[in-house]
Amino acid sequence: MAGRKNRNAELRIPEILEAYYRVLIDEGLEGTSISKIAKSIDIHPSLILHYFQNKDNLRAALIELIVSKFKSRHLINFDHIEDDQERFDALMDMIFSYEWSRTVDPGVHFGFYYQSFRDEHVHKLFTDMFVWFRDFLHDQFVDFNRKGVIQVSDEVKAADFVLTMMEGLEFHAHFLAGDNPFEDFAQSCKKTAYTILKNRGV
Amino acid sequence: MAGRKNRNAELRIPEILEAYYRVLIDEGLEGTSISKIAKSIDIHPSLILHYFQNKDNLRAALIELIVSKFKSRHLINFDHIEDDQERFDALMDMIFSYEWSRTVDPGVHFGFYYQSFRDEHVHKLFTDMFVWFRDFLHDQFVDFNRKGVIQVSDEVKAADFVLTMMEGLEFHAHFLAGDNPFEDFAQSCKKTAYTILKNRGV
DNA sequence: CAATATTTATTGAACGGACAGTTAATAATT
DNA sequence: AATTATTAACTGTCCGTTCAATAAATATTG
Repeated sequence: MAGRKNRNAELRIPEILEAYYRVLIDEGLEGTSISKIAKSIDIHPSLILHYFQNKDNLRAALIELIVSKFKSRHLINFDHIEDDQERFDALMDMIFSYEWSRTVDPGVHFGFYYQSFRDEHVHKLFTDMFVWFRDFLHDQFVDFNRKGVIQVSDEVKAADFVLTMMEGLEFHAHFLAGDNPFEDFAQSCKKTAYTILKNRGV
Repeated sequence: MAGRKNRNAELRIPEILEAYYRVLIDEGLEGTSISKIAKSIDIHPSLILHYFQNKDNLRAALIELIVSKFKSRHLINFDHIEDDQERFDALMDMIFSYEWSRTVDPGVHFGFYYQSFRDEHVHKLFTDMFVWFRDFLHDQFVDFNRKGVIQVSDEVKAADFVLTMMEGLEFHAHFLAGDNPFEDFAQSCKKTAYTILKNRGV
Protein backbone atom coordinates (compact mmCIF):
# COMPACT_ATOMS: atom_id res chain seq x y z
CA MET A 1 0.00 0.00 0.00
CA ALA A 2 1.98 2.97 -1.27
CA GLY A 3 1.56 6.62 -0.34
CA ARG A 4 0.05 5.80 3.02
CA LYS A 5 0.18 8.08 6.04
CA ASN A 6 1.52 6.71 9.29
CA ARG A 7 0.45 7.69 12.78
CA ASN A 8 2.51 7.34 15.89
CA ALA A 9 1.75 5.21 18.91
CA GLU A 10 0.33 8.15 20.82
CA LEU A 11 -2.50 8.48 18.30
CA ARG A 12 -2.85 4.87 17.22
CA ILE A 13 -3.14 3.21 20.60
CA PRO A 14 -6.17 5.22 21.76
CA GLU A 15 -7.72 4.76 18.33
CA ILE A 16 -7.40 0.99 18.64
CA LEU A 17 -8.84 0.99 22.16
CA GLU A 18 -11.82 3.07 21.11
CA ALA A 19 -12.42 0.76 18.16
CA TYR A 20 -12.17 -2.22 20.51
CA TYR A 21 -14.76 -0.68 22.79
CA ARG A 22 -17.13 -0.05 19.90
CA VAL A 23 -16.74 -3.57 18.52
CA LEU A 24 -17.35 -4.94 22.03
CA ILE A 25 -20.65 -3.07 22.19
CA ASP A 26 -21.69 -4.35 18.77
CA GLU A 27 -20.37 -7.90 18.87
CA GLY A 28 -20.00 -8.83 22.51
CA LEU A 29 -17.12 -10.55 24.27
CA GLU A 30 -17.20 -13.70 22.20
CA GLY A 31 -17.87 -11.94 18.92
CA THR A 32 -14.97 -9.55 19.23
CA SER A 33 -11.75 -10.54 17.51
CA ILE A 34 -8.55 -8.74 16.70
CA SER A 35 -9.28 -8.84 13.01
CA LYS A 36 -12.75 -7.35 13.47
CA ILE A 37 -11.26 -4.49 15.48
CA ALA A 38 -8.63 -3.97 12.80
CA LYS A 39 -11.17 -4.00 10.01
CA SER A 40 -13.32 -1.41 11.76
CA ILE A 41 -10.54 1.15 11.53
CA ASP A 42 -8.97 -0.11 8.29
CA ILE A 43 -5.69 -1.35 9.62
CA HIS A 44 -3.99 -4.70 9.50
CA PRO A 45 -4.60 -7.05 12.47
CA SER A 46 -0.85 -7.35 12.98
CA LEU A 47 -0.68 -3.69 13.86
CA ILE A 48 -2.82 -4.32 16.92
CA LEU A 49 -0.52 -7.12 18.01
CA HIS A 50 2.45 -4.88 17.30
CA TYR A 51 1.20 -2.49 19.97
CA PHE A 52 -0.39 -4.92 22.42
CA GLN A 53 1.48 -8.23 21.85
CA ASN A 54 -1.60 -10.33 22.59
CA LYS A 55 -5.29 -10.22 23.36
CA ASP A 56 -4.90 -10.28 27.13
CA ASN A 57 -2.82 -7.13 27.05
CA LEU A 58 -5.33 -5.46 24.78
CA ARG A 59 -8.15 -6.24 27.19
CA ALA A 60 -6.17 -5.09 30.19
CA ALA A 61 -5.35 -1.82 28.41
CA LEU A 62 -9.00 -1.09 27.71
CA ILE A 63 -10.01 -1.84 31.27
CA GLU A 64 -7.22 0.37 32.56
CA LEU A 65 -8.49 3.15 30.32
CA ILE A 66 -12.04 2.75 31.61
CA VAL A 67 -10.85 2.68 35.20
CA SER A 68 -8.71 5.78 34.73
CA LYS A 69 -11.66 7.67 33.24
CA PHE A 70 -13.72 6.61 36.23
CA LYS A 71 -11.08 7.84 38.63
CA SER A 72 -10.80 11.17 36.85
CA ARG A 73 -13.79 12.22 38.98
CA HIS A 74 -15.12 14.39 36.23
CA LEU A 75 -18.71 13.48 37.11
CA ILE A 76 -18.54 13.32 40.90
CA ASN A 77 -16.50 16.33 41.82
CA PHE A 78 -18.78 18.89 43.47
CA ASP A 79 -16.19 20.81 45.41
CA HIS A 80 -17.42 24.01 43.82
CA ILE A 81 -20.76 23.75 45.65
CA GLU A 82 -20.37 25.54 48.95
CA ASP A 83 -23.58 24.60 50.72
CA ASP A 84 -23.11 21.23 52.43
CA GLN A 85 -26.63 19.94 51.95
CA GLU A 86 -26.62 20.97 48.28
CA ARG A 87 -23.28 19.30 47.70
CA PHE A 88 -24.57 16.11 49.29
CA ASP A 89 -27.70 16.25 47.16
CA ALA A 90 -25.64 16.75 44.01
CA LEU A 91 -23.49 13.72 44.82
CA MET A 92 -26.46 11.49 45.51
CA ASP A 93 -28.28 12.75 42.43
CA MET A 94 -25.30 11.77 40.32
CA ILE A 95 -24.78 8.33 41.85
CA PHE A 96 -28.39 7.41 41.19
CA SER A 97 -28.62 9.06 37.78
CA TYR A 98 -29.03 7.48 34.38
CA GLU A 99 -26.00 9.39 33.14
CA TRP A 100 -23.85 7.84 35.82
CA SER A 101 -25.17 4.35 35.15
CA ARG A 102 -24.25 4.76 31.49
CA THR A 103 -20.71 5.97 32.00
CA VAL A 104 -19.76 2.63 30.49
CA ASP A 105 -22.02 0.65 28.20
CA PRO A 106 -23.82 -1.79 30.51
CA GLY A 107 -23.13 -4.76 28.26
CA VAL A 108 -19.40 -4.10 28.29
CA HIS A 109 -19.58 -3.32 31.99
CA PHE A 110 -21.19 -6.69 32.79
CA GLY A 111 -18.90 -8.44 30.37
CA PHE A 112 -15.83 -7.23 32.17
CA TYR A 113 -17.38 -8.03 35.55
CA TYR A 114 -17.74 -11.52 34.27
CA GLN A 115 -14.15 -11.57 33.04
CA SER A 116 -13.05 -10.70 36.54
CA PHE A 117 -14.16 -14.17 37.61
CA ARG A 118 -11.86 -15.75 35.07
CA ASP A 119 -8.86 -13.43 35.14
CA GLU A 120 -7.14 -12.42 38.34
CA HIS A 121 -5.63 -9.33 36.75
CA VAL A 122 -9.02 -8.07 35.59
CA HIS A 123 -10.41 -8.78 39.03
CA LYS A 124 -7.69 -6.72 40.64
CA LEU A 125 -8.23 -3.78 38.31
CA PHE A 126 -11.92 -3.60 39.17
CA THR A 127 -11.40 -4.25 42.85
CA ASP A 128 -8.96 -1.35 42.95
CA MET A 129 -11.47 0.84 41.17
CA PHE A 130 -14.29 0.05 43.57
CA VAL A 131 -12.08 0.33 46.61
CA TRP A 132 -11.02 3.69 45.30
CA PHE A 133 -14.64 4.72 44.94
CA ARG A 134 -15.55 3.45 48.39
CA ASP A 135 -12.67 5.43 49.85
CA PHE A 136 -13.88 8.47 47.98
CA LEU A 137 -17.39 8.05 49.37
CA HIS A 138 -16.01 7.35 52.80
CA ASP A 139 -14.11 10.65 52.83
CA GLN A 140 -17.21 12.49 51.68
CA PHE A 141 -19.38 10.81 54.30
CA VAL A 142 -16.97 11.56 57.13
CA ASP A 143 -17.17 15.20 56.13
CA PHE A 144 -20.96 15.22 55.72
CA ASN A 145 -21.35 13.39 59.01
CA ARG A 146 -19.22 15.93 60.85
CA LYS A 147 -21.26 18.72 59.34
CA GLY A 148 -24.56 17.13 60.32
CA VAL A 149 -25.80 16.57 56.78
CA ILE A 150 -26.01 12.85 57.47
CA GLN A 151 -26.06 10.81 60.63
CA VAL A 152 -24.18 7.55 60.49
CA SER A 153 -22.11 5.66 62.99
CA ASP A 154 -19.98 3.78 60.47
CA GLU A 155 -18.93 5.75 57.41
CA VAL A 156 -17.27 2.76 55.75
CA LYS A 157 -20.45 0.73 55.95
CA ALA A 158 -22.37 3.73 54.69
CA ALA A 159 -20.14 3.82 51.62
CA ASP A 160 -20.48 0.06 51.17
CA PHE A 161 -24.24 0.38 51.39
CA VAL A 162 -24.48 3.13 48.78
CA LEU A 163 -22.23 1.18 46.42
CA THR A 164 -24.33 -1.91 46.94
CA MET A 165 -27.49 0.00 46.09
CA MET A 166 -25.81 1.58 43.10
CA GLU A 167 -24.86 -1.79 41.62
CA GLY A 168 -28.15 -3.39 42.63
CA LEU A 169 -29.89 -0.62 40.73
CA GLU A 170 -27.91 -1.58 37.64
CA PHE A 171 -29.20 -5.10 37.99
CA HIS A 172 -32.73 -3.91 38.56
CA ALA A 173 -32.67 -1.68 35.49
CA HIS A 174 -31.69 -4.63 33.35
CA PHE A 175 -34.03 -7.28 34.66
CA LEU A 176 -36.89 -5.75 36.60
CA ALA A 177 -37.55 -2.24 35.39
CA GLY A 178 -39.67 -3.36 32.46
CA ASP A 179 -41.07 -0.33 30.67
CA ASN A 180 -40.62 2.00 33.60
CA PRO A 181 -37.97 4.67 33.06
CA PHE A 182 -34.68 4.17 34.84
CA GLU A 183 -35.28 7.23 36.96
CA ASP A 184 -38.33 5.74 38.69
CA PHE A 185 -36.62 3.06 40.68
CA ALA A 186 -33.42 5.10 40.87
CA GLN A 187 -35.43 7.68 42.75
CA SER A 188 -36.69 5.03 45.15
CA CYS A 189 -33.17 3.81 45.77
CA LYS A 190 -31.99 7.32 46.46
CA LYS A 191 -34.82 7.92 48.90
CA THR A 192 -33.96 4.70 50.68
CA ALA A 193 -30.33 5.75 50.83
CA TYR A 194 -31.36 9.08 52.35
CA THR A 195 -33.46 7.32 54.96
CA ILE A 196 -30.56 5.14 55.97
CA LEU A 197 -27.91 7.84 55.89
CA LYS A 198 -29.96 10.49 57.68
CA ASN A 199 -31.27 8.32 60.52
CA ARG A 200 -28.33 6.27 61.71
CA GLY A 201 -29.48 3.34 59.62
CA VAL A 202 -25.86 2.30 59.44
CA MET B 1 -16.83 -49.09 19.97
CA ALA B 2 -18.39 -52.51 20.54
CA GLY B 3 -20.21 -53.74 23.62
CA ARG B 4 -21.18 -50.27 24.74
CA LYS B 5 -24.16 -49.49 26.91
CA ASN B 6 -26.66 -46.92 25.69
CA ARG B 7 -28.69 -44.56 27.81
CA ASN B 8 -31.92 -42.97 26.85
CA ALA B 9 -32.62 -39.28 26.45
CA GLU B 10 -34.13 -39.03 29.90
CA LEU B 11 -30.80 -39.92 31.47
CA ARG B 12 -28.42 -38.50 28.89
CA ILE B 13 -29.84 -35.00 28.62
CA PRO B 14 -29.47 -34.13 32.31
CA GLU B 15 -26.02 -35.72 32.27
CA ILE B 16 -24.96 -33.46 29.43
CA LEU B 17 -26.39 -30.37 31.13
CA GLU B 18 -24.61 -31.16 34.36
CA ALA B 19 -21.36 -31.71 32.49
CA TYR B 20 -21.92 -28.42 30.68
CA TYR B 21 -22.38 -26.65 33.99
CA ARG B 22 -19.19 -28.15 35.38
CA VAL B 23 -17.14 -27.27 32.32
CA LEU B 24 -18.54 -23.74 32.49
CA ILE B 25 -17.27 -23.40 36.04
CA ASP B 26 -13.85 -24.71 35.09
CA GLU B 27 -13.36 -23.11 31.69
CA GLY B 28 -15.65 -20.09 31.55
CA LEU B 29 -17.97 -18.96 28.79
CA GLU B 30 -15.31 -18.59 26.13
CA GLY B 31 -13.42 -21.71 27.14
CA THR B 32 -16.41 -24.00 27.01
CA SER B 33 -16.95 -25.93 23.79
CA ILE B 34 -19.16 -28.79 22.81
CA SER B 35 -16.20 -31.10 22.41
CA LYS B 36 -14.88 -30.26 25.88
CA ILE B 37 -18.26 -31.05 27.38
CA ALA B 38 -18.36 -34.32 25.44
CA LYS B 39 -14.85 -35.27 26.51
CA SER B 40 -15.68 -34.66 30.17
CA ILE B 41 -18.29 -37.42 30.11
CA ASP B 42 -16.63 -39.62 27.48
CA ILE B 43 -19.15 -39.24 24.71
CA HIS B 44 -18.86 -38.07 21.14
CA PRO B 45 -19.52 -34.35 20.49
CA SER B 46 -22.11 -35.27 17.91
CA LEU B 47 -24.25 -36.83 20.61
CA ILE B 48 -24.66 -33.43 22.22
CA LEU B 49 -25.73 -31.94 18.91
CA HIS B 50 -28.04 -34.89 18.41
CA TYR B 51 -29.97 -33.88 21.51
CA PHE B 52 -29.64 -30.10 21.34
CA GLN B 53 -29.14 -29.32 17.61
CA ASN B 54 -26.88 -26.36 18.30
CA LYS B 55 -25.08 -24.43 20.99
CA ASP B 56 -27.79 -21.85 21.52
CA ASN B 57 -30.30 -24.54 22.37
CA LEU B 58 -27.84 -26.16 24.73
CA ARG B 59 -27.32 -22.90 26.57
CA ALA B 60 -31.03 -22.18 26.74
CA ALA B 61 -31.66 -25.66 28.15
CA LEU B 62 -29.13 -25.17 30.95
CA ILE B 63 -30.56 -21.79 31.85
CA GLU B 64 -34.05 -23.22 31.87
CA LEU B 65 -32.86 -25.95 34.21
CA ILE B 66 -31.28 -23.41 36.54
CA VAL B 67 -34.41 -21.27 36.50
CA SER B 68 -36.65 -24.22 37.19
CA LYS B 69 -34.52 -25.24 40.18
CA PHE B 70 -34.77 -21.69 41.42
CA LYS B 71 -38.52 -21.72 41.08
CA SER B 72 -38.84 -25.03 42.88
CA ARG B 73 -38.76 -22.93 46.09
CA HIS B 74 -36.94 -25.66 47.92
CA LEU B 75 -34.86 -23.10 49.83
CA ILE B 76 -37.42 -20.37 50.41
CA ASN B 77 -40.52 -22.25 51.41
CA PHE B 78 -41.16 -21.66 55.10
CA ASP B 79 -44.85 -22.39 55.18
CA HIS B 80 -44.25 -24.90 57.96
CA ILE B 81 -43.22 -22.14 60.36
CA GLU B 82 -46.36 -20.98 62.10
CA ASP B 83 -45.13 -17.92 63.95
CA ASP B 84 -45.25 -14.94 61.60
CA GLN B 85 -42.18 -13.17 62.90
CA GLU B 86 -40.16 -16.37 62.86
CA ARG B 87 -41.25 -17.12 59.31
CA PHE B 88 -40.24 -13.64 58.23
CA ASP B 89 -36.88 -14.02 59.94
CA ALA B 90 -36.29 -17.36 58.25
CA LEU B 91 -37.01 -15.87 54.85
CA MET B 92 -34.71 -12.92 55.38
CA ASP B 93 -31.99 -15.15 56.81
CA MET B 94 -32.11 -17.26 53.68
CA ILE B 95 -32.11 -14.38 51.19
CA PHE B 96 -29.02 -12.90 52.78
CA SER B 97 -27.25 -16.20 53.40
CA TYR B 98 -24.11 -17.56 51.81
CA GLU B 99 -25.96 -20.74 50.88
CA TRP B 100 -28.52 -18.75 48.92
CA SER B 101 -25.85 -16.70 47.15
CA ARG B 102 -24.17 -19.92 46.04
CA THR B 103 -27.25 -21.64 44.68
CA VAL B 104 -25.55 -21.12 41.34
CA ASP B 105 -21.82 -20.74 40.92
CA PRO B 106 -21.25 -16.97 40.88
CA GLY B 107 -19.03 -17.12 37.81
CA VAL B 108 -21.69 -18.94 35.82
CA HIS B 109 -24.34 -16.68 37.30
CA PHE B 110 -22.51 -13.53 36.12
CA GLY B 111 -21.69 -15.14 32.81
CA PHE B 112 -25.33 -15.76 32.04
CA TYR B 113 -26.27 -12.28 33.20
CA TYR B 114 -23.80 -11.04 30.68
CA GLN B 115 -25.27 -13.29 27.98
CA SER B 116 -28.63 -11.71 28.64
CA PHE B 117 -27.28 -8.50 27.13
CA ARG B 118 -26.45 -10.30 23.92
CA ASP B 119 -29.30 -12.76 23.60
CA GLU B 120 -32.92 -11.72 23.88
CA HIS B 121 -34.04 -15.24 24.75
CA VAL B 122 -31.61 -15.49 27.66
CA HIS B 123 -32.71 -12.06 28.81
CA LYS B 124 -36.32 -13.17 28.81
CA LEU B 125 -35.59 -16.32 30.79
CA PHE B 126 -33.86 -14.37 33.55
CA THR B 127 -36.39 -11.56 33.53
CA ASP B 128 -39.15 -14.11 34.02
CA MET B 129 -37.23 -15.68 36.86
CA PHE B 130 -36.69 -12.41 38.68
CA VAL B 131 -40.24 -11.26 38.08
CA TRP B 132 -41.38 -14.57 39.50
CA PHE B 133 -39.23 -14.01 42.56
CA ARG B 134 -40.44 -10.45 43.00
CA ASP B 135 -44.01 -11.68 42.83
CA PHE B 136 -43.20 -14.31 45.41
CA LEU B 137 -41.71 -11.70 47.73
CA HIS B 138 -44.59 -9.39 47.05
CA ASP B 139 -47.11 -12.00 48.16
CA GLN B 140 -45.11 -12.69 51.28
CA PHE B 141 -44.80 -9.01 52.08
CA VAL B 142 -48.50 -8.36 51.63
CA ASP B 143 -49.12 -11.09 54.17
CA PHE B 144 -46.45 -9.93 56.61
CA ASN B 145 -47.68 -6.37 56.26
CA ARG B 146 -51.23 -7.34 57.06
CA LYS B 147 -50.03 -9.25 60.07
CA GLY B 148 -47.96 -6.35 61.33
CA VAL B 149 -44.59 -8.07 61.00
CA ILE B 150 -43.48 -5.32 58.63
CA GLN B 151 -44.76 -1.86 57.89
CA VAL B 152 -44.57 -0.82 54.28
CA SER B 153 -46.84 1.26 52.09
CA ASP B 154 -45.76 -0.28 48.79
CA GLU B 155 -45.17 -4.02 48.83
CA VAL B 156 -43.94 -4.12 45.23
CA LYS B 157 -41.27 -1.57 45.93
CA ALA B 158 -40.39 -3.46 49.08
CA ALA B 159 -39.81 -6.59 47.01
CA ASP B 160 -37.81 -4.60 44.45
CA PHE B 161 -35.72 -3.16 47.23
CA VAL B 162 -34.88 -6.51 48.79
CA LEU B 163 -33.99 -7.96 45.38
CA THR B 164 -31.78 -4.98 44.68
CA MET B 165 -29.95 -5.45 47.96
CA MET B 166 -29.65 -9.17 47.32
CA GLU B 167 -27.96 -8.64 43.96
CA GLY B 168 -25.91 -5.71 45.22
CA LEU B 169 -24.63 -7.99 47.94
CA GLU B 170 -23.46 -10.42 45.28
CA PHE B 171 -21.50 -7.63 43.68
CA HIS B 172 -20.08 -6.53 47.02
CA ALA B 173 -18.95 -10.04 47.88
CA HIS B 174 -16.98 -10.25 44.67
CA PHE B 175 -15.33 -6.85 44.59
CA LEU B 176 -15.40 -5.24 48.00
CA ALA B 177 -15.55 -7.84 50.71
CA GLY B 178 -11.81 -8.49 50.67
CA ASP B 179 -10.91 -10.99 53.39
CA ASN B 180 -14.07 -10.42 55.38
CA PRO B 181 -16.42 -13.38 55.42
CA PHE B 182 -19.53 -13.11 53.27
CA GLU B 183 -21.74 -13.12 56.32
CA ASP B 184 -20.37 -9.84 57.66
CA PHE B 185 -21.73 -7.55 55.03
CA ALA B 186 -24.70 -9.82 54.40
CA GLN B 187 -25.67 -9.19 58.02
CA SER B 188 -25.43 -5.44 57.45
CA CYS B 189 -27.61 -5.67 54.39
CA LYS B 190 -30.19 -7.67 56.25
CA LYS B 191 -30.24 -5.17 59.10
CA THR B 192 -30.71 -2.37 56.61
CA ALA B 193 -33.55 -4.27 54.99
CA TYR B 194 -35.19 -4.73 58.38
CA THR B 195 -34.90 -1.01 59.08
CA ILE B 196 -36.56 -0.16 55.80
CA LEU B 197 -39.27 -2.81 55.96
CA LYS B 198 -40.18 -2.28 59.61
CA ASN B 199 -40.38 1.51 59.54
CA ARG B 200 -42.25 2.41 56.38
CA GLY B 201 -38.98 3.08 54.60
CA VAL B 202 -40.74 2.11 51.42
C1' DC C 1 20.91 21.06 3.28
C1' DA C 2 21.14 16.65 1.27
C1' DA C 3 22.42 11.89 1.70
C1' DT C 4 22.23 8.13 4.54
C1' DA C 5 21.32 5.24 8.54
C1' DT C 6 18.13 4.02 12.06
C1' DT C 7 13.89 3.52 14.07
C1' DT C 8 9.08 3.03 13.88
C1' DA C 9 4.69 2.00 11.66
C1' DT C 10 2.46 -1.01 8.76
C1' DT C 11 1.40 -4.76 5.76
C1' DG C 12 1.59 -9.64 4.06
C1' DA C 13 1.67 -14.42 4.19
C1' DA C 14 1.28 -18.42 6.55
C1' DC C 15 0.58 -21.63 10.76
C1' DG C 16 -1.68 -24.80 13.64
C1' DG C 17 -5.58 -25.33 16.28
C1' DA C 18 -10.14 -25.15 17.76
C1' DC C 19 -14.68 -24.53 16.81
C1' DA C 20 -19.80 -25.46 15.49
C1' DG C 21 -22.14 -27.98 12.57
C1' DT C 22 -23.35 -31.71 8.66
C1' DT C 23 -23.99 -36.10 6.98
C1' DA C 24 -23.57 -40.79 6.97
C1' DA C 25 -22.54 -45.14 9.10
C1' DT C 26 -22.98 -48.39 12.95
C1' DA C 27 -24.44 -50.31 17.22
C1' DA C 28 -27.89 -51.02 20.79
C1' DT C 29 -32.61 -51.16 22.14
C1' DT C 30 -37.40 -51.84 21.49
C1' DA D 1 -38.11 -54.55 11.55
C1' DA D 2 -38.04 -50.05 13.26
C1' DT D 3 -36.38 -46.76 16.25
C1' DT D 4 -33.06 -44.60 18.97
C1' DA D 5 -28.42 -43.85 20.65
C1' DT D 6 -23.88 -43.29 19.42
C1' DT D 7 -19.74 -42.86 16.81
C1' DA D 8 -16.95 -41.51 12.76
C1' DA D 9 -15.22 -38.72 9.25
C1' DC D 10 -15.18 -34.39 7.39
C1' DT D 11 -15.91 -29.28 6.23
C1' DG D 12 -15.26 -24.57 6.16
C1' DT D 13 -14.42 -20.78 9.03
C1' DC D 14 -12.32 -17.99 12.22
C1' DC D 15 -8.99 -17.27 15.67
C1' DG D 16 -4.59 -15.65 17.89
C1' DT D 17 -0.01 -15.54 16.88
C1' DT D 18 4.59 -15.54 14.48
C1' DC D 19 7.89 -13.96 11.40
C1' DA D 20 9.48 -11.62 7.66
C1' DA D 21 9.05 -7.84 4.28
C1' DT D 22 8.21 -3.01 3.14
C1' DA D 23 7.07 1.72 3.62
C1' DA D 24 7.24 6.03 6.18
C1' DA D 25 9.21 9.02 9.60
C1' DT D 26 13.02 10.45 12.17
C1' DA D 27 17.81 10.94 13.47
C1' DT D 28 22.52 11.27 12.07
C1' DT D 29 26.14 12.78 9.59
C1' DG D 30 29.04 14.77 6.01
